[in-house]
Amino acid sequence: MALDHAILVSLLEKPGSGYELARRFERSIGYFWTASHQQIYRVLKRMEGDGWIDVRDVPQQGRPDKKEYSVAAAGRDALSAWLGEPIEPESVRHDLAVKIRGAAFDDPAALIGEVQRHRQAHTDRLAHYLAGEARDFPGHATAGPLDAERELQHVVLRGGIAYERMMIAWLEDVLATLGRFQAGH
Amino acid sequence: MALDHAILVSLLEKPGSGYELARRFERSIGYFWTASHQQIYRVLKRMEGDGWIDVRDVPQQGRPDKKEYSVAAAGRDALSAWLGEPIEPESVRHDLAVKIRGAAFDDPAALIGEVQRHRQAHTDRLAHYLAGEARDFPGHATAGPLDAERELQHVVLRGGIAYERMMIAWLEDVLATLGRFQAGH
DNA sequence: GCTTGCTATGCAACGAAGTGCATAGCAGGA
DNA sequence: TCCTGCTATGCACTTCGTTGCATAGCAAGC
Repeated sequence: MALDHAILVSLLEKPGSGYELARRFERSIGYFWTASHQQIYRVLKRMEGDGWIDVRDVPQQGRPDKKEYSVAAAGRDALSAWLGEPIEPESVRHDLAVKIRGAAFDDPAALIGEVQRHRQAHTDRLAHYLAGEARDFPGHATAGPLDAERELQHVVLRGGIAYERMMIAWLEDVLATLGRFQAGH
Repeated sequence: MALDHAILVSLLEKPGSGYELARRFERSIGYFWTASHQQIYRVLKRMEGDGWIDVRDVPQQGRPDKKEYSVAAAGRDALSAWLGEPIEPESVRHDLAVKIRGAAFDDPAALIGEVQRHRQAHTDRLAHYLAGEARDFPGHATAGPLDAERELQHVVLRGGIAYERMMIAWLEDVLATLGRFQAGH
């Protein structure tokens, strides 16, 4: 159950409301951890009850009021404890790989369109990452003091970039393989 | 809900019992889709009830009897229908990325051991994949007719290999980044 | 005035998935 | 003989995630 911890990290990076967290989970954090707003509100409520986070009512003009959450001492401790625990298996779920192996028992060429869509999605996401990197991490070798938050965000982003590049290359490989089964061969 | 379809694909590749499927989910298939034996038995029971798969009691000597499942016509149709549906988001869950960003608010260097463990696990898995490739797909350019099942299994395996290589390279990057925060700097 | 759309929060129900536990046959060794 | 360990199957409980729905404030346009 790392959604708790993903939310804690996000709130440490910047306090915010459930709604704002939901937006973040569509963007930056969402690229390595997904969550719906219903899930987020539920977890926020539980963590508030457990004293992991504090709430502050923030009146706004021109829009409904919001509840701004920030991490309490107990929440920091919980995060710290979790960071110390080993995590293991990285349970993987690649629907597309199941489909590709399944296509052997159907029409392999029928998957081409689907794979192309995925390649496009990964190409788009890569472009998005690279734009974010250029915007948030310009001037690669900064002379200033080490900023852990920034450096660690950057290395995670580089992981996302490496992942997308790998996927695009692999999907090209898949397309070439599927192409060999097209009508006429 | 692709566990159904992952099981169907596995049973099409080779009929087997729940226990055998559970073993496969620890090996080949398990590298892109994980499932416990409890899950597998539950889904088998449901699919049997829906007429997607057939059962055959197989007495064995020296060990308990088993139920061998194979895919029925309705199961093939269900798989075929699923193959035709677009799938989308590939919801990602990278615990380690959460930990890395969280480490900014704790001791970044404390994560080094954990990241090394992960690097080792990915290195082992890569070696396992490469051994499997050498065993099951020797003589890369076979002159024979196109074997869809074999070719598609191979391209999925190549995806696994690419993934592990990418992860190992990224984890090296992470270690280098974490190292800059060690005591003394 | 009405509708659309964004911000903002939440409940209820269901299905998927994970954890723990139970049973049973049989082999092999202490 | 008892214990360990592998094959083989399964139930019960709980947690997590998804889907559908509901409410409410306010702005902007028709």
